[in-house]
Amino acid sequence: MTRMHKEHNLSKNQQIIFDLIHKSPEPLKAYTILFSVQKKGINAPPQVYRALDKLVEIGKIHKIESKNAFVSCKNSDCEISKATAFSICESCEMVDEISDVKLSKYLSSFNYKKGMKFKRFNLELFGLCKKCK
Amino acid sequence: MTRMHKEHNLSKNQQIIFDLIHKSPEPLKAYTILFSVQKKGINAPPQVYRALDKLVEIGKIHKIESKNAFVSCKNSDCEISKATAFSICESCEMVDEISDVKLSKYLSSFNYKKGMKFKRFNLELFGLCKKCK
DNA sequence: TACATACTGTTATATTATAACAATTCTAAC
DNA sequence: GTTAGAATTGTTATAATATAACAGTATGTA
Repeated sequence: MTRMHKEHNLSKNQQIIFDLIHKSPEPLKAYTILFSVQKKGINAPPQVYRALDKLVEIGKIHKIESKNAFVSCKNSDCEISKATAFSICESCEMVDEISDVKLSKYLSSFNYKKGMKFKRFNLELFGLCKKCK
Repeated sequence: MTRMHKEHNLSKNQQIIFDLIHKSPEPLKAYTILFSVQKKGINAPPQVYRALDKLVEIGKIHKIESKNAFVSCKNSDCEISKATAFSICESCEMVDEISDVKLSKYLSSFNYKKGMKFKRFNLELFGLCKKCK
């Protein structure tokens, strides 16, 4: 009877965890998420990691590798999840996804020594944001 | 006589761990390193992580964030350790540091919404290497 | 010498992530 | 509707990655 949520095709746990990440102003870590959703019946790490894995796979969220944290994709059901770029403030830890078509095209078409063709990239740019400058 | 860069004389543990990473054809993980150097008297994680932190700081090695592993810098005492790019094979896990002046300049001068000036970036490009294609 | 700084050694613990297995629910074909 | 495969869930245990805290040792330099 439990219908999938209408908004997206997410399962119950996936929806709970996506909602949490989506409304967070900052990247969330797996165990922060776990702690937050225990009142909703998600009790163990594998439940969180499985949902995170799936959400990353379908492009609803991205992992910020340098932080081991997750942000929701801001590019409408991310069609470019294989080409991600983030702006990261070294002071306040704010993370912002960069949607720059030129940048994306430049990197997607980047050929290294003609020896390798790239299918995917992740770029993390660090600096100080407006507020922290 | 003014020197561009301070020559860093590595300490004993730093040298042991750098040598190991430097001669490795592939990225090494912290605990792989730990097990390898136990015969040389390095017994505990903090000793490894401290050396790794320092080597990263001075640009002798880089961390591959998507792998939690370390490679030695191939750009002679890395002058561009704040501007790193890596080519990563998704099949054989081979990692190669990319030294591309145009790419480096392009990304270093990249301005996002004019709101943030970047001091550092890390780019990881994924695909299949020659051998694995 | 004396002082500051960096490095080392050590124990314990925190944080991040996965293995393994059983049960349930969803979906699509019949 | 039945049913079988796939996906998801719940659970316990453990692996893998990383740091805190503190005491001692070496090294540079004034």
